[in-house]
Amino acid sequence: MEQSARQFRKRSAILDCLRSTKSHPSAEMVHDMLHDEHPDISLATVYRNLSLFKTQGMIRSLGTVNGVERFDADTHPHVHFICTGCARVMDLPEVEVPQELNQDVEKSSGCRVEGCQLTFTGLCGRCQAQ
Amino acid sequence: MEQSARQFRKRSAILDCLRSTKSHPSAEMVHDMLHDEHPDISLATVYRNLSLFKTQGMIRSLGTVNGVERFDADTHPHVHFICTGCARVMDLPEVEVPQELNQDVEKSSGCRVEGCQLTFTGLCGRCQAQ
DNA sequence: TTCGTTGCAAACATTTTGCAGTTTC
DNA sequence: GAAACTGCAAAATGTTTGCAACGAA
Repeated sequence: MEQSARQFRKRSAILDCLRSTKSHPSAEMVHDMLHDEHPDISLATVYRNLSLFKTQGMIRSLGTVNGVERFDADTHPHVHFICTGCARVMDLPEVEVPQELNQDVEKSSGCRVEGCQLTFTGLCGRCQAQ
Repeated sequence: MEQSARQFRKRSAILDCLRSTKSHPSAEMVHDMLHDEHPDISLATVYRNLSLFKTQGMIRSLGTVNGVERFDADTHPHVHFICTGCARVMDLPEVEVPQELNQDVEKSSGCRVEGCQLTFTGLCGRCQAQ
């Protein structure tokens, strides 16, 4: 619908932005990326919608890098690499998430597992070169 | 030396506190825990020393839980469980960290791996009961 | 008119920093 | 005296919220 498309214009733009990037952006990075198409979008709107998407399970938080929260529209379990030099966050699609561990955890701890995050840190290729 | 012991009285207390707990505390939690023995310790000192320990590699940051950073004096690789209900952070000593993945990551991505973190989230036994 | 979305500014929470005072060497 | 550590208060940072305005149903 055109009307509803208009009503959710900015909300959709935020989700689209997140879905079309591999940079695992922060709220501010999303805000910057949207600036050309939506010069009047406010940072509060970005925060509000990211928060909404998160509670709806449409996006995931990867935790904070240097004090700022980073998001990922890819909610499938996958592994990340965070560069301590440039704060880039990258997917590591080649590395398997050991899914069978979930049951081990539930058995040995009595906790109900709802999510799992495997993250490597270090220096990316670019930063090693320097 | 007694002198140096006195000079680093509070610094040592902070590290001891972190080493003697399994609660993976935040700065404020450390501050609270130290209150009985050191009623005059300031939160800024806790922050400053935690930050120092972190750069020295004596402690690890586990990232933020509900917006506050949590620390661990156990720097050996091990797995954590974070309860989304009560924000408790627990060790999962029974679960193996797949150490051999480090080389896979370096080979496939060209990144130099310096750390690895495997964290499960969900509801702990206590919170499930409710 | 009612509801949902937004921008703006203010509020908020956590963390960091400047500075002066103290202790140690 | 120089250097290191601390408390306090202020500042800085990232995030959330109240409110009025607007648009859609």
